[in-house]
Amino acid sequence: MKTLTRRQRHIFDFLRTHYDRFPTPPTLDELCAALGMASRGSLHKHISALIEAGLVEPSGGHKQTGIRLTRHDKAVTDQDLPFIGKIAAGKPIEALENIHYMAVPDMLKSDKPCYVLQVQGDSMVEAGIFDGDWAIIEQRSYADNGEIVVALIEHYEATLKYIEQTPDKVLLIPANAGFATMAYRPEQIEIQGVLIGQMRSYRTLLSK
Amino acid sequence: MKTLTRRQRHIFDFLRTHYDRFPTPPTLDELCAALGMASRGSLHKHISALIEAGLVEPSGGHKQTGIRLTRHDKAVTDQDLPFIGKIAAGKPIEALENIHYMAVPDMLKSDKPCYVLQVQGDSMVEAGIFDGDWAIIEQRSYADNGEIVVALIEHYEATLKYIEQTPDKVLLIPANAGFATMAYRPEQIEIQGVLIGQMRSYRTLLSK
DNA sequence: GAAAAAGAGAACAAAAAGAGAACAACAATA
DNA sequence: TATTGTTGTTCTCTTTTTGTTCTCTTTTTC
Repeated sequence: MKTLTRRQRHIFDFLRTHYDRFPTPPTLDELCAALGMASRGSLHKHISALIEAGLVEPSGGHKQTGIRLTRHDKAVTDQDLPFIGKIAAGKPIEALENIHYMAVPDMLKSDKPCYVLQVQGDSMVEAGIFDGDWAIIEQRSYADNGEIVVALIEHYEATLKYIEQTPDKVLLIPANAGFATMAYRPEQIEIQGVLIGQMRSYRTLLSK
Repeated sequence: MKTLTRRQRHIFDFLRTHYDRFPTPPTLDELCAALGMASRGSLHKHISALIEAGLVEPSGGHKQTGIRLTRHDKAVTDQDLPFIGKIAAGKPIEALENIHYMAVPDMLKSDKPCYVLQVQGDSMVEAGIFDGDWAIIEQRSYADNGEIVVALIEHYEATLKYIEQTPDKVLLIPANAGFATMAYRPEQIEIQGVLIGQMRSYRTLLSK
């Protein structure tokens, strides 16, 4: 693939942030204004390069209006939640380079900020959370005992476990007989969110 | 579905806020005034597009006056899947009076027609499918061995089970040591769909 | 200083949006 | 009953917006 110029890369980044903020794809004129350009034609040259690079949807003739990215990594509605990355016990959360958004039913969300992680590992299988499942997390720094939380241990490794808290210690409890419960002092643990929903695709299970 | 133009989207949003604030649906003239338009005909062109998109109720002839939105429990985008009813082993599928639609991420769907059922019972817990979970079903009359299917037994009771088929018999296999595998003749079993996705809300789990 | 990249501005075609007239179905009214 | 006004619908025509393609100039880069 032909490498992008700096300006093209810049415009692509700009497009991505635009999608996170606005529901409709921008027109060339709007992009010109936003980028401080005076000529639609010049902008279009860059867009053409992005189309050739496969980053922007080609709009066959005048069939569709607005500059839209090829990836579906934009929030189409405010119903969508950001897919942040993967969580595996014992490692930091592996953040994605390109956050994309996925439609999530209302009943799996809350009115607080939420995001989606993909679970790696088997430590919660007995709670019905399998390797490869998606977890919908409500962003929250506290939790009730018995909830399943995203916990950050020693400011480094992240894990998804049941939590039990007492004044002097915090238990992180797996749902798998093969894994051990771990005990920490409260200051070692930082709660990053609470599990409020879970999803699984059986087609991706088969393809593994 | 044809995508809305920006203006159509704007008018739809306007309608929605109007719908929330006023008891009576607006007429074309009222909408014209509110939107600062001078021509009823032009507005009507946009309304027609919204009707075609299924967002606005078609007002058959002149029978009823006012532009009214379709009920909110209809599919707003093509992302949404119909929530049909509940499935519990040993009973027919309990159909809902009012089908409503829910947003489902692309990765949990297929390009074939799909719908959503809510699972009742514990016969599949070892497959990570719990009481109250939602199942995304691809409508299909055949299945591969090892897939989880919605099977109709003797044209009456429906159930969600692993399937194993041989020329002379069909096995429906639960994922719970407390339940027994059941064997049928092929003509007793009708496959209604195949499980391709699963979802769970932990908030509804707690509220039970 | 030459080549590449970026930009300005004009011109064009198609889509989208709008204006306005005409008409039929209906409701209210005299 | 006849009339009048409102409302949804359809139509043609004009204007605006928008993507695209040019040519030419300016800026950046090596």
